[in-house]
Amino acid sequence: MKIVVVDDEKEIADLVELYLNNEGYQVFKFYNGIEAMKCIESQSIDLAILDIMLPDINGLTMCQKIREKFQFPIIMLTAKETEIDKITGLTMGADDYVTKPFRPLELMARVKAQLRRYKTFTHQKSNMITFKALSIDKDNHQCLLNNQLLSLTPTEFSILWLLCENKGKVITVDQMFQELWGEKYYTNSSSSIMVHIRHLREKMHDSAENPEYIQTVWGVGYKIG
Amino acid sequence: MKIVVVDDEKEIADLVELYLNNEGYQVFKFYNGIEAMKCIESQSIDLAILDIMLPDINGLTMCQKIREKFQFPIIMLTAKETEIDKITGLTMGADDYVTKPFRPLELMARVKAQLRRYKTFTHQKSNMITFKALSIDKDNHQCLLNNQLLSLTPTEFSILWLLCENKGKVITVDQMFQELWGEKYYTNSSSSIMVHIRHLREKMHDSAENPEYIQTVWGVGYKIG
DNA sequence: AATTTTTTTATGTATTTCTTAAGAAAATAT
DNA sequence: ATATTTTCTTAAGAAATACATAAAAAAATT
Repeated sequence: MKIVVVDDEKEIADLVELYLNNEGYQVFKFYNGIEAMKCIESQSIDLAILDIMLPDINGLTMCQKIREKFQFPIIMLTAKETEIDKITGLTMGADDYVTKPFRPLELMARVKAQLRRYKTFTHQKSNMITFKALSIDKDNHQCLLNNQLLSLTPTEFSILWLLCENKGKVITVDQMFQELWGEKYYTNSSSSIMVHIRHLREKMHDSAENPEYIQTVWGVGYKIG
Repeated sequence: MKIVVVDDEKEIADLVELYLNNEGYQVFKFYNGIEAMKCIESQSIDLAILDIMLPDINGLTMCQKIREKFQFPIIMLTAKETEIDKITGLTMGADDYVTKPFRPLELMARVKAQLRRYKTFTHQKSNMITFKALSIDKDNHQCLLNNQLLSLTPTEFSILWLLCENKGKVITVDQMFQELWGEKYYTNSSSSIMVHIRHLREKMHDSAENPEYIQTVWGVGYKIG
């Protein structure tokens, strides 16, 4: 995650950089606006923290300029704390507005909240999904239930992932075939899926009549959540 | 835009409602969490403003529960203003955290900022229809009446959806066959549909003589609304 | 070759859908 | 207004369909 920090007060910029680095973010730090804009144009930035009072350009103008081209979240970090300042800031395209003096950890929480939302929508789909006591990690192909490892076969894992990815929505058997086998193997009978579902429920100690996780939607398909 | 407001302090909830209405939003106001959750489940909400200290459930728990199923922005509005409170709030899935006492216009600006971001990323194809106390969601194949789950068979669901989709218009029996079975099974007698209608009315506690929902248009078909 | 995974097949059960038929309500005809 | 026809409502049972489960066969991995 690449984050741009712009503040003419060196100490503030440095402090923010320190905290962001601690969280594992890649920080691009600037004490003026022009340089920062160049960076934003060239790098693919994920978030910006802007001061309003900059030596060269106004932070709000900068905010507007960014919005003409980019959609990543912008947090205004500034000493201007009157209500009207906040309102104009937020109206100009900023996503959050934090006033100085500020609590670094709160700022970090706000950064994370903004990035989380940004990620969930930019279809940089998360590779981790949790629901109740279930958590699935697609990267290392792991599935935990009540913090205990569930050993799933590839197909079982894929089905569970598909269901969780579409939390709440019903997935038909046809959709499962499309997603898991492609259109090629369209001959397969639906009973195959049913068996996989049964195995999943078995391993998850879930029942068909009173399901905690995978519930059947009669005549339609299966859903979770 | 539908916004849920939950606060056990009546004055605050009313104040927020007033401002939101001024901005043209449709407000669902609650003084406790349970009722609010029911509303969130049945309506397709676009944003929620939550207090933390609620009489029945904790606002943070509520936040988590919402996040299990929904992605709309959540703003915490609360008197708990220590840094750790803000951080946990934002970590739990909230998108913004405003402390009391608050400036109403600033809150409005934050609401707008959140909705702006939400809208730019979500391509809302609403698969949800509401009519009176009835709400049908095609995605999760759920139908709620007075916030209570109606368990419908696939055909019943399809018929009800078809009627709601064409709210106000009469649907003939032939049209129903076309939509539900395709032209193939055109031999079926219309009595089949009539029976489904009866079952629907039964489950919806609706009567034929004085219908609240599905009304018969003599010699033509059925309609809703 | 042995093991694991996936699919098929078969069976019992539950649910849904359709048919049938009788009675009520509405429209039309007498 | 009364009788007749048409259409709708209601009920109950038969037929069809979908699901859960189990066990065995086929395929893929190891």
